[in-house]
Amino acid sequence: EKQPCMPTHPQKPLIVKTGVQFTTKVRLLVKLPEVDYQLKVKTTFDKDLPPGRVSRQFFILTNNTKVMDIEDYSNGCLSVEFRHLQLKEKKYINGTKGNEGLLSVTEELHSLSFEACFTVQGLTIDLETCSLPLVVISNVSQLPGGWASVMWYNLLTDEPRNLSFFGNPPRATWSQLSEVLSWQFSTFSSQGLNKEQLSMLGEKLLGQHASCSDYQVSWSKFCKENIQGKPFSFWMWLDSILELIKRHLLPVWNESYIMGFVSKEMERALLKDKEQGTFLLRFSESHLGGITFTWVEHNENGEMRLNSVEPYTKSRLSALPFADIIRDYKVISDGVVPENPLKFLYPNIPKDEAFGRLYNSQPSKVHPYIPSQLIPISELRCNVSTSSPSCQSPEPPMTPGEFDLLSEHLCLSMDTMSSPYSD
Amino acid sequence: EKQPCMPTHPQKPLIVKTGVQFTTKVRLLVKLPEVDYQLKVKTTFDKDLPPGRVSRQFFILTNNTKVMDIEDYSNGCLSVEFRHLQLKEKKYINGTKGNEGLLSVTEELHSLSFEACFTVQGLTIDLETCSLPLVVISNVSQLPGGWASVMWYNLLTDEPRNLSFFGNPPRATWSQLSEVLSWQFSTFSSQGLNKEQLSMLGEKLLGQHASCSDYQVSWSKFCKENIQGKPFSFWMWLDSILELIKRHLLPVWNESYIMGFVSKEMERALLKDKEQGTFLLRFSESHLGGITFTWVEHNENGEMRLNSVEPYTKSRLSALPFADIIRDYKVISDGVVPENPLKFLYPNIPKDEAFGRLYNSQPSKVHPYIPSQLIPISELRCNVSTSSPSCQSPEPPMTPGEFDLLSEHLCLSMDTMSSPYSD
DNA sequence: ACAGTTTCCCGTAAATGC
DNA sequence: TGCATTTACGGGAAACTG
Repeated sequence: EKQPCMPTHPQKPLIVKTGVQFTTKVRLLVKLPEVDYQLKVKTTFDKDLPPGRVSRQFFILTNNTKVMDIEDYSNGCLSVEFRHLQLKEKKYINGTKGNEGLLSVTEELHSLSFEACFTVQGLTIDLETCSLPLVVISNVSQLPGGWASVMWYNLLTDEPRNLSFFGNPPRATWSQLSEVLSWQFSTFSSQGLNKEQLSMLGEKLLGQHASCSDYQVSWSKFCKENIQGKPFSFWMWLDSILELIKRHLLPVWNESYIMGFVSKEMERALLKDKEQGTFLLRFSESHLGGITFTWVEHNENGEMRLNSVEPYTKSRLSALPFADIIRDYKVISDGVVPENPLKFLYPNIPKDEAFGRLYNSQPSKVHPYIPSQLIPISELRCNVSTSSPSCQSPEPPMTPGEFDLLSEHLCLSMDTMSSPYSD
Repeated sequence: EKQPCMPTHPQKPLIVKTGVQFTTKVRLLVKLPEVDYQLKVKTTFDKDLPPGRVSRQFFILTNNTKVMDIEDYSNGCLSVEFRHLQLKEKKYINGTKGNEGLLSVTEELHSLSFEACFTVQGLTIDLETCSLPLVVISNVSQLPGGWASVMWYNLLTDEPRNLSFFGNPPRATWSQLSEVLSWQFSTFSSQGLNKEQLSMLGEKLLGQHASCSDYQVSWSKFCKENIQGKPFSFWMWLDSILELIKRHLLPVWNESYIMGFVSKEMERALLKDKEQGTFLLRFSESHLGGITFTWVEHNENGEMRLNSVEPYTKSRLSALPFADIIRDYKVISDGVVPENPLKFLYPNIPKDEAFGRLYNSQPSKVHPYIPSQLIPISELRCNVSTSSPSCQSPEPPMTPGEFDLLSEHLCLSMDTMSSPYSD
């Protein structure tokens, strides 16, 4: 009888941080006979949840009742928007916590309930509805984990309120998962991931199996287990790249100049026969949130060598925008005059033609001073050997197609509430 | 009968930020006949303040009563330490605010009162004391202004609780003020300001009058009026430099390598006859929180020229430590091989001898990658003319001496309370 | 419209809990 | 003890408010 409505902030819905305001809206879908009746809605956090189901309990710190009102726009529906709601944890409810140790906090699902009661012609009617499952976090550092849960839930179930979903989470097919991953990029930029990028991700997550699009990925593999030999999981790695793009690489990413997801083997294959100075941009696989460029060099003997610069992370990118790094990058080799080794963006776009519009830092003109800028420089004292390919990588397939369906599904799930996580 | 005691956090006392915890301690100086009596102390914010005296009213959000206890260390005194106190503003007390417009929030003085009551041999005794005046702020951006008030008050009055002090604040002699300014540096570093540095500050604040050490400085001139032609006051400028030193320049400052406060005229006089490549470090007078170096250059005709680099501010210094900037700085002139023009720290210390120990960034060794670092570079396309001296500056005097007295005075005033403003 | 002031909340660091 | 989680609060920016 009641239904969620449009969000105000479309970023990272269904995640609530304690102590931070959020907004939610409820709409009555049936028209009431008497419109001037004051219909109060009360919202409750984790109503009727058997204790022990969740390890943490929260309550709404702020006003939780409000009168429904006729919606301004639209067809005279009654609706109510709760703003400035805020959650706080109940401490020491009865000695100990339930459910301990089994799930991490970002796997623990909660819900918001809405109740209203009205009387018409002597008949008392109770209305009740509730939100899709919510994740409650206490620090933005938990946002990536929380968002992984929201994605997994909404990708893999249509149940409106299966709060024990992560007690035994289903697997996702690579076909399903790759669409959601691509969607993570398309929500803030002009495009998602292409076939080649997704195939690198599939291979990274699944190895050889990625060639089979209905191979299944477990929740644990996606988000909980660390990548072999690395101190972070697949999703934590990918999310660090999403954040890097949003904050520091958006113009370059939007122009599709960042190949980004390329294995070292593929990189070698692509650059093998290219002209000296051809380079491509890819994300670091060894460190969180890093981007590097790899360029072709030919030495005196005519042998080709690939060089990759130490990845740039947010701290350096906030001192110097990435396009300017590409413009200004220089290598000093044994005291020789420095030279920028980057000439052509793969396959063969002259650097300035590609990045010219994106250069930004111009020397400031503070009169009595000599303008100064930071320049990224590599100094080679002796020869540095670069990576050599060690394992083979097959070409994996990709099955896109259900994008609209998925996107709509996730949009609906966003309707219930919005929280202010600006990308 | 009661007295404040030692602080736990010695930084920026007497300033309380709303919503941020602070600590205060009270000690009973007389020994009570019956020691096992439970003596409760209650602390109240702005007790008995006639409304209208202040434009904002606050209250203590947290527990404000606590039982006195025998002090662990010391002579068996009763004392009590209030921790986790937190202040919140009362909103809309009765329609409008008092006192509006006259004073800025950082000039509005408040106080904490402590009360206890006990009965001995049928005699009821009320004890009461209060803190030195406090400044309440709502954002750290108000900290410099608040600290200016605390300094001015404690420098110029011995009254324990003159809350209308800034209604008509007294002037300070330059002799008094210069000691407090020097003390601002010595609290976090190995030394205060020397005679020459103080004389530049005095001249900046007072012009020619600085030669007379009992010339008086008004509160307004110190902290409220902007410096001629600049969008900030003298204190805001000086505080921005204090913060820059604390965060980014401490090792270099502690070695006394930063002359810092030098007028352009003095700078020219000092460097006039120096060897090519001699340089000194000074703070920007035109921008908040900036440091620059000025070096001697001789052109083909043997004419001397002084060059100053565009000042480095916190954003660039957090990308690259200052010592490394000095080590790596290069000028590229019309495509010629870049050269570091900095050779000798004034008067004649070879650069690496002075700064060698302070260099820190070493190329990282992430194997497959080529290490890269940011290098500060000035590119000269055509000749850039540097500043030319335009006005004369006399040599001002300095009267140090009461440092211990002053320092003790300010220490006492810090005793009442501490708030967590780290450096 | 605007300046002074407060609120909001991310992101890092420290504290806490288990 | 070590890891997971929460708390603390500086700092930039937006929102508020006369």
